[in-house]
Amino acid sequence: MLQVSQLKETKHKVITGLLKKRFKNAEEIIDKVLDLDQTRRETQVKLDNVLAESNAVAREIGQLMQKGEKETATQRKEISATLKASSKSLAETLQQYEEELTQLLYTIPNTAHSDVPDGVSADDNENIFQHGELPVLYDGALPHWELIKKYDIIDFDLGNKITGAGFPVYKGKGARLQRSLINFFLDEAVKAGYHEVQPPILVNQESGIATGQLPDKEGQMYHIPEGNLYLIPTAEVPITNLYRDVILSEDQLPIKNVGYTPCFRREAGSWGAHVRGLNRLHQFDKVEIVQIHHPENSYQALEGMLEDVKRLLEKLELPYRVLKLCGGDLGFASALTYDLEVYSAAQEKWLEVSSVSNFETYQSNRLKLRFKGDDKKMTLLHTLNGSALALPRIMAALLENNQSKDSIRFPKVLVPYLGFESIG
RNA sequence: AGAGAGGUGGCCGAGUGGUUGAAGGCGCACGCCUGGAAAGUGUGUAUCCGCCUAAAGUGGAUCGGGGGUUCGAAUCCCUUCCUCUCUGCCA
Repeated sequence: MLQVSQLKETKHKVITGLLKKRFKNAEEIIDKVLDLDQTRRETQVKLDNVLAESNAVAREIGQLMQKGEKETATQRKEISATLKASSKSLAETLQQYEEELTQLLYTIPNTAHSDVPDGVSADDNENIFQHGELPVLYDGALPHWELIKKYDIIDFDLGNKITGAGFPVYKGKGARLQRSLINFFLDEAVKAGYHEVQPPILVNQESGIATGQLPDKEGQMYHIPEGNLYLIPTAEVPITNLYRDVILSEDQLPIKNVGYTPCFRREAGSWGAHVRGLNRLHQFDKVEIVQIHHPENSYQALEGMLEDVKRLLEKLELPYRVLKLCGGDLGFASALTYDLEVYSAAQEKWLEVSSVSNFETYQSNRLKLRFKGDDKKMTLLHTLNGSALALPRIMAALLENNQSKDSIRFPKVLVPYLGFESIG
């Protein structure tokens, strides 16, 4: 969430950024926050004064008791009782203000960076880069959901039987392809200087709150009542939460982590004809990169992450484009996001396979992720993350783009991982 | 899952109701000592919310989390989470 100090000191900049994000009533809500904060502080001062007096009396009583002046002590106790009643009520009021303030701050998204293009929807995203020729397929080329049946490599019916819709079973060379992609992505990330981690795929509520999935997006996660845990929608959640309540020293920066996990998304209400096959699943695999940076370096790092992801797509020989998301399409917690889309030739569609974002201090404020600089001051760090990459749509594009009438060939880089060059 | 023990500062570790935000040690920073270093020695060394602000200073909170008893709680009670040991179970 945003910091109150941020709202106070750079109010107009924040409002501009929020309006770009199509956040309504930005000024009104910020004023409300500032009012509430003012009231909160005044209450805090009153409470502190009462507590200070109360502490003084208690100390005095202690001394009197030791001297054996019990009667005076008893008199003092009466004062103390009054102070206590007063402090109790003030403490309750203060807590109410604090909760109200937090709730209000939860409703405010991150502000858009000044480079974010203006716009309302996905149609307004700025296409900033495109690479690779769009493949021309032979007549009668199949979409991936037909190819997987034809070669019997992914089975939706079986997944449907044992679990439900959106939980495919990968079989034979399909399973091997999945495993190969995971290993390829991890190896590439490690080569690029990332530190590999394998986090849990169930997280507690605190973690969900810290990275911003809770409370806003509760409905998108699977929840397990035993232990009150959530299945992660992305490895971003556990990997970023590794740094919850952490104070780093400057020489530990930057942090660059990579991890593979399955991801689980309920995707309530988003099912229909346009999400056939691998386009949208309840469970899918993803390799995620997470970086933590000094505020001054985070945008340079974002560009670096974008290059890391582009390199993967180029090695996979997939045509892709890079979009800079417009304000209206930007995620809740993000200040600037690049989406990478691959071209899926049989569907004749661009499919989002990665989203690379800078969250600035929006997450670190909830995480309490800070560093102590040379000036000994605590400063919030910037968190960034990106998919590198999400598997199902990559698979869809690989299958569709590389098909011929009786086989599917795979890019060179994958062959050592696959142990074969083609299917069929 | 059952029984027991325990959760104190960056770390170790004292502390069972009254200037204890917390002894002592280690570590770390700076200074002294030294030709230089080690040893020795001195000083400092948490976070959050406030007040005042140029700085200094200062009030409050925090001994896993939450609640309670009390004039006063790290210390007593309740509750919850976590860790360890034994038993059980299992990959």
